[in-house]
Amino acid sequence: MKTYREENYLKAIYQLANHDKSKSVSPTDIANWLEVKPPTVLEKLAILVKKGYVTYNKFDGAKLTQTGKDIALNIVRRHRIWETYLYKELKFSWSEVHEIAEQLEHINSDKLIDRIYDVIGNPDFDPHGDPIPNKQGKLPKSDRRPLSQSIKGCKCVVLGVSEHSEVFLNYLTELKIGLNDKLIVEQINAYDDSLKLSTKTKEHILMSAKAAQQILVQCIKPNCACK
Amino acid sequence: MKTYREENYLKAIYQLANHDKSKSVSPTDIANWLEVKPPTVLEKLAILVKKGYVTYNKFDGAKLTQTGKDIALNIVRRHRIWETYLYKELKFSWSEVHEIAEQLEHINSDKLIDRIYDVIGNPDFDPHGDPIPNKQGKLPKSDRRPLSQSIKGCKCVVLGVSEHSEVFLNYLTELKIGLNDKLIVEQINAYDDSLKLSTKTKEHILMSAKAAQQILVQCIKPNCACK
DNA sequence: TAATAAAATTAGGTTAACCTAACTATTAAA
DNA sequence: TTTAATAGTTAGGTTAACCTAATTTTATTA
Repeated sequence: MKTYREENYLKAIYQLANHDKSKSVSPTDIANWLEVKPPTVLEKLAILVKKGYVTYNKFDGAKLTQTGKDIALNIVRRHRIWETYLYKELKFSWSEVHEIAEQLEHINSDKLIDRIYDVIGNPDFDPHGDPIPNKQGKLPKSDRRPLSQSIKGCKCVVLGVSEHSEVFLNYLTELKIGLNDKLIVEQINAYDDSLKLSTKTKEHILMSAKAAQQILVQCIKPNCACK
Repeated sequence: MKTYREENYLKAIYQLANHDKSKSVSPTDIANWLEVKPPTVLEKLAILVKKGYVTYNKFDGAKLTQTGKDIALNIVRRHRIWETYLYKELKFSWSEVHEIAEQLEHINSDKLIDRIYDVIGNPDFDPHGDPIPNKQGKLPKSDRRPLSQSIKGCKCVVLGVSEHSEVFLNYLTELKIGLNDKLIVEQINAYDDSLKLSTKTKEHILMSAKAAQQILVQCIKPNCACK
């Protein structure tokens, strides 16, 4: 039996593990993410370990087993399908979809997910550019990197964002930077790593390194010097 | 704070009260409806009474206060809007929609409900012919009565059903009786109150009194002799 | 490296939502 | 109208999901 809460714990572990792959997922990380206290997390972790969804020890932190990963990826799948549906079919904005999808992802009906996935045309990516896992939990390939890794002169296309906060998304909307937009890196400030960008519609856009880290792009030229 | 369970208790009381208006809503009724045991219901009733959503005593049973009724009607509204949306937009069958709507009705987003209500064209009735309360909790007027109350020769139109079970809905689908279909009561069997009906597509349909009680109709002739 | 800060853990407590068992009050039937 | 059945109620217990406070580890830093 997968409950709403269990799903959220597994998804949190998945997301935290993916957010920073170098770091292990600690009880405190999970507690902050889910807005509960560490003892609550420890308690739940013990249950998830017993159910075979997670392994845990102080040094490696919490890790999903294959079963746990399958469940987590299914929730991620549902979430991203709903986000896309809300955005494309029901005309919600980029920044509104997340919160509603957060509820809808727990609706238990494979047929409903299949149906709306069909309606949106079985896409590989959601409106934030995040990959939608398939039913087997496989993620579509994509070669994305932060805009902040660009070098001067690089031409690239926006494929997604790694931050989904409303402030950040609204900031991008203001700058008129959206999914699939082409960017040219005019200049990089050596002091604070801020960049100057141009798009079709606008030139000399100034952007902080902080923001550039959250924008995921791909070089357009096949052998671009960007790493 | 209205939780998922609280919403279900209030909805149950509303539905039981409407199902049989002559009878008071007892703890046992609610327990059977929600598939829990009577002591669980008593406990929850005490909380709902304290919150001002319900009144309760042994003789009158559980009754919704105005606040309680408002909440219950809002859930009923969401449920019926989702049913209609699933049926009309996502091509689910008559008999499939209920179970999924049962989950979707608890999604908390007025904007989402408004959006899908718009998409389906702001109808007054759902695909079972049940009235959709408006935002203020007002039900659209309709003059429906069970088919079983018809007299011989009556011409009427199907406006809904009062039973929503899958067996019953599939039975109607088999008989090719659907919403807005016209029926003529050919004959009524005096012994067991079963009736013989005809529709556009079929004649001499035999139907038990039990089934006829669950079909809601309206006479077509303005001064029909049916009561 | 000793002191301090931070994280992990344990102990023990609360609340909501369930339950069974036992008892009391009603209602229905013999 | 006594008895039997049913419904309502109380008592007491469980589990999940939270919490705080205290303790033990582990890291950090002076």
